[in-house]
Amino acid sequence: MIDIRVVRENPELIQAALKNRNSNIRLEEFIGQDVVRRELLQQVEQLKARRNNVSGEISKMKKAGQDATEIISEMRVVGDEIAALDAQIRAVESSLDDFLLTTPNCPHSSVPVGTSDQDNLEIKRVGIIREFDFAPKPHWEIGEQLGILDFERGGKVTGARFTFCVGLGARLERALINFMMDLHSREHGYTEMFPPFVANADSMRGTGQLPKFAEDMFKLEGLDYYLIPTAEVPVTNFHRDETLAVTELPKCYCAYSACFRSEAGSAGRDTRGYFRQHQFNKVELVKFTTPENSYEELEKLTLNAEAVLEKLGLPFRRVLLCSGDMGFAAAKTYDLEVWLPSISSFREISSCSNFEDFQARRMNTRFKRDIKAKPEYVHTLNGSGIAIGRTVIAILENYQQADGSVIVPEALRPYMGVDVIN
RNA sequence: GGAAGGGUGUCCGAGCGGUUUAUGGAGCUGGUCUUGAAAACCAGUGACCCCGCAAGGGGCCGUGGGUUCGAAUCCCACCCCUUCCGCCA
Repeated sequence: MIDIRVVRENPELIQAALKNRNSNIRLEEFIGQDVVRRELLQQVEQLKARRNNVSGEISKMKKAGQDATEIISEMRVVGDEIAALDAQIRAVESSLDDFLLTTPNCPHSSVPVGTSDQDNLEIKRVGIIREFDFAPKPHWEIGEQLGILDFERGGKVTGARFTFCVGLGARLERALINFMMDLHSREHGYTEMFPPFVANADSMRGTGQLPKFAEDMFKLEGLDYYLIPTAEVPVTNFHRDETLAVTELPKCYCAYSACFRSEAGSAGRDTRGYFRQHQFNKVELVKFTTPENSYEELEKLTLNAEAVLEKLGLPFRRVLLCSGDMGFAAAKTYDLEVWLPSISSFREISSCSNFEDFQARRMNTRFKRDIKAKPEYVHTLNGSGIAIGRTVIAILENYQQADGSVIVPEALRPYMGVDVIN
């Protein structure tokens, strides 16, 4: 949620930022309603002050045995006026809320202005892209031939975009989860968490999935519960409606979860294979920091995600997303893209963002610099550390052999118990 | 799912329609006393949100509605916690 005060004081700044995000939201109406709200508030509060005073007098009169019927009937009228004004205020506030809850975050000044992924900025490349002396196969062929990915039965048992991992395929998922969780919790200093995979609407609103992106999620029938699209939701909302001490910041959490996305609107995209599923595994990194440290923490978090790819020997690049390609809640985002030999290009495998106080304001997550200080909003960050299913894809493709087998990356062998999948 | 009890300020805890602008403790801050500390005593201190340049005002007793001139207090719905029963990995 953007800051209503900033909108009030610097409307042209916000308007320009929104335009860079391809958002054509108009601020005039909003600003007009903001003025109306404050005018109504002053009126109603004056009446309430009067009611409070007179109520005291009524009480005294009754105690003194005097007749108060006249003054009470006078107050009945005031009460009606208050009720009417309160209703107007509620209406104005709900439309202001609608605006604030559906307005995206403002990009950080270091974010390049652009309209699509064409305008993203490559920051660096890491790793050596392997030369193949045979035509590398796409992961779905490798997976099916090895009997470790079963798309057909996934379709039978559930439906499109659901897949069975079998044998060493299942173990590979599990090994990657454990490998990444160990790396982040033991070496990178994150506190391990195992969150609920279902979250309520308040939480979804807190991190920004609601109200705008309801159609991207699976909702449980008859309940106010949603399957989480990422562990970001439960882990970030862990501190919803809390005031933290500055001494406990930064708070760094890592969590594995299954992730569920309806992928509405992506029909036809990546229908083949394991790349875009309705359910997938992911290890997520989440941080809560002070405003002055959040960008430094974003760099660290992104490096922590990169470490996974480096240790697995997977070539990748880091790109800085342009203003038009960023997610709704982010102020700045780095994507990590892993090399896929079958298509000779990089594909997204991690997304690391600083949300500044956008989520904190929605969630009411604050911190105090000392016991007497006024609470301030924290900054929140998160990043995939990293997506498990896409890592499986990258391993199958980058480590495939001419005979159809797949070498297990060395860092993963203790977790797999085998050197080769064949 | 059924039954009962309960959610009040940093904490404990009173209040069940009108000087409660939330009783009283504990805690915290300052002071008196003391070589120092403890104890005792005295004084101060109450989260947080909104409007306002300010003075000040409004709100806030789990959440949301309602009744009333007036609600922490009454009514309705919901959420959470505790105990018991049932079911269950």
